[in-house]
Amino acid sequence: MRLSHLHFRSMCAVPLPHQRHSCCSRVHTGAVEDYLQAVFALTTEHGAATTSSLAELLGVAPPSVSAMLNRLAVDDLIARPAAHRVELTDHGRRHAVAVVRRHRLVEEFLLRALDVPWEDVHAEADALEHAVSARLLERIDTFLGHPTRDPHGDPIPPRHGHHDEGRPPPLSRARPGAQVLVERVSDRDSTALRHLGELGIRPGVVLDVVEQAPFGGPLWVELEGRRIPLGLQLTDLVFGGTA
Amino acid sequence: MRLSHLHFRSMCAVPLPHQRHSCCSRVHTGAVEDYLQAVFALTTEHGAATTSSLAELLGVAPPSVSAMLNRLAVDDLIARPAAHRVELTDHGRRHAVAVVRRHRLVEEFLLRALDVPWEDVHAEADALEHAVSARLLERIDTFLGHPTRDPHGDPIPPRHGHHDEGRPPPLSRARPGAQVLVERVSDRDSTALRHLGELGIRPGVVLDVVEQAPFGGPLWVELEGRRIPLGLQLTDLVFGGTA
DNA sequence: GCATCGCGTTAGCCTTGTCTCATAGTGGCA
DNA sequence: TGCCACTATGAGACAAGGCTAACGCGATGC
Repeated sequence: MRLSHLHFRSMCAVPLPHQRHSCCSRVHTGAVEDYLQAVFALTTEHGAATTSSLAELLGVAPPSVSAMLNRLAVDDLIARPAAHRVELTDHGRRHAVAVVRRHRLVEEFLLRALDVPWEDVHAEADALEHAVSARLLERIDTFLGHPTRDPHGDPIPPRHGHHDEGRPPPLSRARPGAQVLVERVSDRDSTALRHLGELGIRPGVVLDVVEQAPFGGPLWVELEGRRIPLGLQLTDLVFGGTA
Repeated sequence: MRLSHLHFRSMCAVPLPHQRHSCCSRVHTGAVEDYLQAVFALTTEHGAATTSSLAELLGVAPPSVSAMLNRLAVDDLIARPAAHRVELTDHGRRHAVAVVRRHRLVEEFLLRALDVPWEDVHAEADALEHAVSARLLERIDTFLGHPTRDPHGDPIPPRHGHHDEGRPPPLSRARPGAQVLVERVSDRDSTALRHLGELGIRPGVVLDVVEQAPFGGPLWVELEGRRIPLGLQLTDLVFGGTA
């Protein structure tokens, strides 16, 4: 077989990321997508992202964030309306939401199709999300029946149109006597997630808040007859409204 | 929610490739895996790989290949037993076979789980294969029931133990009168693959070789009563033994 | 009013992986 | 024997994405 008979460009093991959008001159690498996702997460959670919070979230040094933010600003993906403040532009938000959609659909797919444990889907999706083509993503979406929530209860942005990331308050804000419908559980800490899963605390369950122990003590909740003490590190990861 | 409560290292969108093996000091990036896979393919197909054949196959310039081969040689992944000759060491072959296993399992998964068209699975798998963890790969393998062939008929290396890549001769070598059981179809050219798929020429079918037209003309084969002319660019991509 | 501390940035460097351009070896053929 | 074509590599550059060390600067405390 002569090699020259083949269309090598079409087969070569391409190191380039997928071309996602025609609107951007520069191709978005995995790192760029990670930064956009992180800015999106921090701005929706805290109203704003900062260099240091991005560095901590992404596990890189602050100067690396500075350098990347400069590049993202040149590409009109982020804006810096004030010192110590990073925001997505409309353009950047569109790209970030697309990455979030990919991440959450992949998470849901891993759980439903391959039975990957609840606490592991996030890490696997973090690696896979940059390698999933638009074509493949729509197959996944169709396979799953166009889900609206990922395994942690996070809303999956629609392919087109507005996405509302709105999140109910954390369980740590709940007062004794309240009934809380768990809507979302943060996927950031896999060991905490595993623990919550073992306790049965997942999106959709209803918790009775029984008692807040004083001096930073646990929040006691009741679930299916069991009384469970939850420390602040857990109640900060669970979000829900009154049932 | 205070960020410092979380285990950031466990959640950060890791740009590093998965740590595959403890045996290597250097982590294998996607590019390294692509080169190993390419050397494996060329050595099994032609007995040896060369700088230029690797460059053509991978779609990069020859000096890029030279540089990478030096690095691979330092890591004892390849050997250069003679000029114009690149071979995998035992160590390099183990790694290459692991990459091939990942690629082919992902291909089979995409076809079976998501119904990705035959001619597209290769390109999608090329992007995904570097992002699939060992843990996820074994889930995929289990889900598929430990398949031994990918959608193109290529053998899937076992997790442990010997892998034999042996390939039957191409259809271009077949003589009129022969009955050929199609075993494998090269996945390199997606348009040719699509065409072959539309003709019904897939692993498992039996072709009657009718006539070889002279002067580089087509090979006429018969499949399910249809007489089909196949040019050299197609008959070089189909492999099988006498039925 | 001044020292300090936290935050962000600049400066300078490294690795990976690519490129182009120029050079060197090597084998075939007139 | 000499030339040509092919193959491989060296040299140098660049972009991406990291790092550390050092500096500037604003808020805060004394």
